[in-house]
Amino acid sequence: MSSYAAIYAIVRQIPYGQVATYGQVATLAALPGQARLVGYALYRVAPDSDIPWHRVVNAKGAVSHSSLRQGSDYLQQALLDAEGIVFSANGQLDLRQYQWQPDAAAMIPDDRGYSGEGTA
DNA sequence: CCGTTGACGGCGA
DNA sequence: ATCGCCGCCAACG
Repeated sequence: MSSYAAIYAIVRQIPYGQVATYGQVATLAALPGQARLVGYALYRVAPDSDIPWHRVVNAKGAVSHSSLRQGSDYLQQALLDAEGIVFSANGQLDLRQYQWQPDAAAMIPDDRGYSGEGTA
């Protein structure tokens, strides 16, 4: 079982309308601290893959753009927007609101109390 | 086989 | 709070 297989398995589990950070995926894939590998793995993912690669964003809650991808960041953001995820003016999204929370159902349904744009 | 790069993340200044 | 550097592992040349 390659490390990448574990990464893909995790990404495939990200539910519609939610996102996960590279570090989060790495941790869930039993690869704590290997966020870079997650990004590298997703880079190798084929467009026709069933892996929702667009649901993975960086720790800042923004879509990482690369010269290599050249605009795929725009596509990613569009796909997320199509899932109901709204981006801020600076191109970031609220991780507090959209970040995937595995086992959230098993956790105590604590109120998110989110009201307002926070800081700017 | 060795050196460099890279869809990131955390810490220091 | 923002900018910059180092470190993790795998793939490419």
